Amino acid sequence: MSRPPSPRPTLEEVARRAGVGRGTASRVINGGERVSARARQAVEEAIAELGYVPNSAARTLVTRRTDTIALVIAESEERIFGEPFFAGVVRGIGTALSEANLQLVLMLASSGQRSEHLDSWLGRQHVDGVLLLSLHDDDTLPDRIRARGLPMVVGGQRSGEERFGFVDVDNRLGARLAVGHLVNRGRRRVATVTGPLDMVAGRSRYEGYLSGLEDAGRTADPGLVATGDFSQAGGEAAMREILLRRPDVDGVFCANDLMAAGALRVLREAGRDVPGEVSVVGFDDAPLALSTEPPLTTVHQSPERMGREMVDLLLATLGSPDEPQEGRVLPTHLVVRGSS
Amino acid sequence: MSRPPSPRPTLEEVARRAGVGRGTASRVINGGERVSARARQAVEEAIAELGYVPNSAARTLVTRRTDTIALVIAESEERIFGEPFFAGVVRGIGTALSEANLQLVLMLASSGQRSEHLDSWLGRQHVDGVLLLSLHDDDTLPDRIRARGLPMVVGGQRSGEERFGFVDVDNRLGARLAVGHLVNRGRRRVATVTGPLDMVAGRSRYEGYLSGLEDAGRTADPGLVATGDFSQAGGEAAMREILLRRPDVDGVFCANDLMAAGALRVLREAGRDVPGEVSVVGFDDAPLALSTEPPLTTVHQSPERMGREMVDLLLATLGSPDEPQEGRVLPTHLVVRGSS
DNA sequence: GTAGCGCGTGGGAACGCTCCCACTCTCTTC
DNA sequence: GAAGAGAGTGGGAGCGTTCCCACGCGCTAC
Repeated sequence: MSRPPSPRPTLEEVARRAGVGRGTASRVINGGERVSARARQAVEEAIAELGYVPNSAARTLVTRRTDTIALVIAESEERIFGEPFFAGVVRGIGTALSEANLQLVLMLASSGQRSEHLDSWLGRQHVDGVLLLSLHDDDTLPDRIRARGLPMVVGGQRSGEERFGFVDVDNRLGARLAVGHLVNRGRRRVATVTGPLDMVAGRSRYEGYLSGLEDAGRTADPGLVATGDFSQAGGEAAMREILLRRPDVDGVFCANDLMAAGALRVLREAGRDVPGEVSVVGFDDAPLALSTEPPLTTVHQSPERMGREMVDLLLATLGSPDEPQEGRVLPTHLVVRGSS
Repeated sequence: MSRPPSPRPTLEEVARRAGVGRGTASRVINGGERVSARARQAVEEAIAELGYVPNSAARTLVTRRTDTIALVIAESEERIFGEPFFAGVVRGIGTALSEANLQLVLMLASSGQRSEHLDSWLGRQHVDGVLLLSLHDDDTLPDRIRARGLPMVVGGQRSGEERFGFVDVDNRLGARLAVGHLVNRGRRRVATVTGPLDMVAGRSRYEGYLSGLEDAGRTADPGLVATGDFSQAGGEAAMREILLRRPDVDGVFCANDLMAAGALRVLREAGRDVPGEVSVVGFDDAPLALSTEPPLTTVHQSPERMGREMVDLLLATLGSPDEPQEGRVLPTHLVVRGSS
């Protein structure tokens, strides 16, 4: 029941039991080149009998690798666990890392209080690299990680000065496509419910909205712009505001699907027919977009793919640390459904 | 730019620069008992100048501690990132661990494919203990972790045979209170929308429903029971089913708030007045309960508290590994709002 | 003046692994 | 039959810590 009878077996004991040297046992465990079939079998049996598990601290001490990658999400628990977006990214990352035989650890950098902890933990070479999912502008975390000399890839944020490797979705183009679609549907007064403008996703989708209008030779009307916070309640409030200011609105581009769902609800309550009188377009192509009434026309993006690309880029960085950091921008496309 | 100029400084170098021995430098870093003020200052300066960071692999190798705790969540990414419940638990755990100067790493045990990976990673003494959030019955993960000899606390699941330490909410009593409340309100035909019955939370809330009826001297009517999956859509479907089978239903206990929100929606569509004709009670007291129409009467539980208790129990286990494992059951209470 | 105490200190040993070099043996080649 | 190549092997060195023991020093107590 207690410890004494079974102090974890060491490689030395495995070797002794198998009747070989430590070196040979080690070779069997790692890849197993240049080992006779006989020795290999003896070692494998000894491992099984003793229930041997390599001590990774000892291994890391000499190899300087940990075979572990951290995913740091710099958001509040509430947002992390409220956004299906993260689920997709995490799944993509998890799959890709597991194919590369790397272990994922997820760290939340929510409260400021814990951030020094996180910092120093990352600094102690617990991980070989960091994937960062940060959507706010003012965050100094990327620079702090960088300063530790850890390979890193940032997701969901295009680094202006290309300081880091990054993977991002083409938010601008996506939004522009959405607005173009509304214009093509003959909508004259196209409003937008934006996301928070201190997040890259919020800002660049708004910029896309502006350039979409520009494409059509129009200029933005401030009365048709309301700021939301990516939540359904925020979308409802913003939609109400727009209806109040410009009751003649006939098209709405919402910066995500959740806000679009809120907008649909408010429009219905206000007695507007969608898509008869007003067209609504969202962004994300979240599962939710299929269950709204009517189903939501939206800009498709793939969080899962984003996760995979982040891993891919990080692995490339690990392979050749001195290459300059690349950036990847993933495509988006419009999915037309009943709301437009 | 590249590595050569700054290979991480070691403790040895810090000591040399401070003009002290390795032992003294080590003492300064850990707690710092029995060190003269002069030596301490010299060491601290050297650390700052060199930017020294202790190598945790080397430290772990000798201390056999990692100061890291894993939280394993055995659910699909979709559920994890869809349930606000997890957000609360993670926040509670995060806060409590950070107070104890321990680092949290989160691991998702979603797809079966990755589970061996997870297993062996945990076995390699990367962490000192494991917190497990598992809501399914058939999971062998607890036993596998146990077999590795890792201290562990399970949350959200009462281990029948008390094999593991656990922390759980008193689901049964909570549900019983809810049903008692409906009975007291004069409801004669009290239905329930259950959660999945292969999850402890789903099953014990259903059992609580049954004993609530028993308290009132009634027996359950199978026509008044429908099974949901803890999602809003599932709640809607189950409610429709009940309305179809028993149009005279006048009270509904839903096993969580999300399903209750779905039930409310269906009842409204069916033209039933809540709480005039039908009373509805949920479970969780999630933020959502405040924003339904009418606001939801519900059984309050605190995921954050559950997280904190899990940590507390794990720390106790780490302190005295040979004590038998305790279990803790957290209280719940009813919050009466407009829906009943 | 000597014995004793305890604080502050330095450095050897050990943690469990991988890397690498040196060694043996077998087989080929001229 | 001698020389060379190469496969398979054993074990020393070293990774960067912490732990612990032994040592020196300045006190106090007799």
